Amino acid sequence: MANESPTFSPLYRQIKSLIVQALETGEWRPGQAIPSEQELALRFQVSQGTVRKAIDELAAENLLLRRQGKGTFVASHSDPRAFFRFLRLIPLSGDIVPLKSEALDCWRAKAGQEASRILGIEPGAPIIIVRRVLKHEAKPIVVDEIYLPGEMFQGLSIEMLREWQGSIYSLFESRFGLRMLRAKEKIRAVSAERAVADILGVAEGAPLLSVERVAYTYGDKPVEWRRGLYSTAEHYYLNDLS
Amino acid sequence: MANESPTFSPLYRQIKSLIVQALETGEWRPGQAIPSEQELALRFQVSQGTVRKAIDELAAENLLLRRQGKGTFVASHSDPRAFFRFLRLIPLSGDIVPLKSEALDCWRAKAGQEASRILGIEPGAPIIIVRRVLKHEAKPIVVDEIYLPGEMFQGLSIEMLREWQGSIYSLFESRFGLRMLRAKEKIRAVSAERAVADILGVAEGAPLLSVERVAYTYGDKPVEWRRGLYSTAEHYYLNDLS
DNA sequence: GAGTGGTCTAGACCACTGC
DNA sequence: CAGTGGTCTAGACCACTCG
Repeated sequence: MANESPTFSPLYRQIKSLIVQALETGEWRPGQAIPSEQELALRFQVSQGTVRKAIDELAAENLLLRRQGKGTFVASHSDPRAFFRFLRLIPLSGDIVPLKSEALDCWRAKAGQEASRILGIEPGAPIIIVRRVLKHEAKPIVVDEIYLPGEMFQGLSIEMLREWQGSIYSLFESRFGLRMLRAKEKIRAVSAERAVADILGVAEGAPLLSVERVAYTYGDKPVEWRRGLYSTAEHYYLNDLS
Repeated sequence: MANESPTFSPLYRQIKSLIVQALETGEWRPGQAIPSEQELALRFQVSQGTVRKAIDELAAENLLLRRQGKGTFVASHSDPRAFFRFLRLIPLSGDIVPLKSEALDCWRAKAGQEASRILGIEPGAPIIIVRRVLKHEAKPIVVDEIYLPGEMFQGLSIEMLREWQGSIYSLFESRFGLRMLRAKEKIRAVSAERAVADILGVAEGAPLLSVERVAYTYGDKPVEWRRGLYSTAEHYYLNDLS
């Protein structure tokens, strides 16, 4: 199994790529079990330990989920455990309840300079914009605008958003086969403009958290750009540094 | 090597504890190499693979640092790589330069309700409070107040803070043998009060990022509580979600 | 070349799940 | 009980670093 290339890539990483490839093509679907380590070892003609190491990394990256005695599963945004992975807004009171989403609007547009740069599409290419409010017990906490490449989200409508029970990423996963794997957020403090202040029920000029997110799917391909404004009067954004 | 206890703990985790113990007691110092995997395997009477798995986890937790061909090293806050692990404030312009710290004040006090709860010390126990400004090219960006258990930081003075070149955590590590391993941050948006606004050079009432941090050392023991106010006019707080 | 961590293998056995 | 992931071992060999 020698590998004389200057950019040495160990076997288990090659196996890892093959597994990711199978995930990407949908050979194994979110929530389902993938073949056992033994089966994969046979299929790829390597030892179980090598498959194991590949799966270990994928589990660490939250692409797969291991459950002893049961098997290894494709991670899914439908899983309740995924709820707080991407929205880390916690009430000061401490009781953790998922925020309720309400779609305000959903329309088509053409990508401007910024959107095209961030989403990696042509300027002028079709995009979809969604405006939402997230509520905590009937109280609006977040307003956001989500920019999506139109080509990947054909058929997305405000009705679909309104009917959907669950997180928006689980909708993307189920209806469009798009899995959000990781994201970067840029956080700043801003003053509430009039329109936003009215929606959130705060004074004009009140301080808000501005959270700008780019989310990526397989191959670090950006597929979502959003900007949220969070009222942090009764909530905080939690971040673990380690 | 049977282990019939109801709370099963694999061998490699026991080895991991032994290594952490050695780190905690200072047997191996920050920046130094620990013994090779072979030596540790001999010392603990287990196979190299078991030591390896223990070290793998400690490296993933940033307690150790592996360098192929050289050895395994105790992570240190003096290492430039650690600079951006705990302060993730990036200029909008993009060029990453460490902020310059200026100590404004440093005084002794007694722990109030909140400080004693958070730091896990008796109410009324001695604490040390440090006030600082962090600057980016002579421009103040952050003001913060740091609360420390007095008992662990005896001898800390404003002169010491002013003389120190490097991050405050590297000072804690070098002078007080206290290593910050992980932290939790609660982030909110607030309005600048007069005093703070003057220091940061922003208008009174301007939106600021409020970042409240609790930092932990070995055994998840809290040893620092701080609150920072960040001016995000020309910087943003970066967070990676994965 | 000697020493370090990194990979890969093969096999044995353990802990957990569900039938 | 069979099947899954999880642990542990022993040994071979590879890639990297440094003297």
